[in-house]
Amino acid sequence: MSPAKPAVYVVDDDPSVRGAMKRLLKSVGLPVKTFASAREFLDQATPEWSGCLMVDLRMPGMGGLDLQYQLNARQISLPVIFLTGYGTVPASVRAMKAGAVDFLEKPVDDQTLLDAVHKALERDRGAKRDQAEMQALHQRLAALTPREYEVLAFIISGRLNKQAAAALGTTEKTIKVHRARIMEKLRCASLAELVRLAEKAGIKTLD
Amino acid sequence: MSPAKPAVYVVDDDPSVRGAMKRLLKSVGLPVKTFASAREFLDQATPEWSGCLMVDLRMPGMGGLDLQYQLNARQISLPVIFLTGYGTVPASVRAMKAGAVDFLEKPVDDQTLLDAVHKALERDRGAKRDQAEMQALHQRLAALTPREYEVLAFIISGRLNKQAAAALGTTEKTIKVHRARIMEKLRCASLAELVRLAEKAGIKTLD
DNA sequence: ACCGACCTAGGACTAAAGTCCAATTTACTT
DNA sequence: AAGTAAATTGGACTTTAGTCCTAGGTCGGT
Repeated sequence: MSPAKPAVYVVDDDPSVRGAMKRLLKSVGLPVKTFASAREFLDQATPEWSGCLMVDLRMPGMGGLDLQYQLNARQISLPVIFLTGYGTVPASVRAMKAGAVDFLEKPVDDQTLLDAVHKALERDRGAKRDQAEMQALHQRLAALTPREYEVLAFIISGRLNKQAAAALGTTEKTIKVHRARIMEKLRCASLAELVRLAEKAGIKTLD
Repeated sequence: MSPAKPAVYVVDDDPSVRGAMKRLLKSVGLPVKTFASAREFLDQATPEWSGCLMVDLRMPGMGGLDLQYQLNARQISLPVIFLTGYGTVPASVRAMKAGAVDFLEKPVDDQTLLDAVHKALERDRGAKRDQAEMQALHQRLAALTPREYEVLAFIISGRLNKQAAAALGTTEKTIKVHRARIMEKLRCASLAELVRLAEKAGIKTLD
């Protein structure tokens, strides 16, 4: 369940680059894993991996931009840092538009690279935290019965119990029961909390 | 009060580029204003301007990136499209990191440029809409007295009137009065609405 | 000194929501 | 067929919140 320990995943077809990267990153205490191709990385990566990705733009077979695209398609959300010897403006623009953390040209200054890595790791921590929060939230919401979910929509829309009852063709008494169960299942101590929880989960209000 | 009509602001030191841009943009019905330098643009621009900015990266005096920086400092939030004849990867990365919509190299394809402009205008519409919403919201909040603002914090934290009363050293009765005034001033028909409004305004809950 | 805001507060209710209790009807699973 | 989760409802209250109306005290500005 808990994501793997954060690491820097280096994807480069040049063995000497992989070696140099590994040495540099390890020297500052960062776990590193290297891959000789995008294919090799994709075959092993899972959505549980955390950390960041450092990838060469131009490689035989699948290039860095294609890899970035494939990651999105597979729900693998690792911040990407591009590294390249022959970068072009259009390529860097495409990469940045696609959400890359940085786009560096070889030879790259050690400090510049480490700064980018730390920024990427920080971004991933934030993303993973948000992700975990959302998952916990939806897990709680999954405990609601269909009817309770309907009632929830009325509550967070500011409707009175009697209004919800009329709209759902039942009585105020029943709504109160559902309401109490909702508060209990979602562990909300107040309506204010409930509204914020629903807001975070993106539950739509009525009308 | 209402922002000026959206236009495309072209900043380029080359008169022929300004002319060409003006012709192209006008041909698709877009209002255009041209400037020969970043300085000239900054001297005239106000936060009310809406639309987008198309700026040459390299110009005598202040360059495009500096202009982008100055805009932020002056609360002028126009989406920026960079145009350049001699773009470098680091420059494009810096521009994109700073939030540029696109970074295009001359000679640029008409359609590519128009696509970027439309995207920028769309982004600006969204930003201006959000901005207006936030302003209206803070305007309403400004109607609250200091005491009402304190009470509001308790309400959106899910506290009972009696709890707020105890904490503020007053009576439940008084809290009810404040509460009613808050709902009226903020034009909220329900607690759910109030919580969402406060959330949007970024009002902190207690503890 | 007077005005207008702001904060205060009591009386007297009405209405809405929450809390115990217990109970019935379905729909679906084992 | 028995068991279970879900949805339903009633009774009997207690708590909270909201609604009128009225009204005292404080303060800063004219």
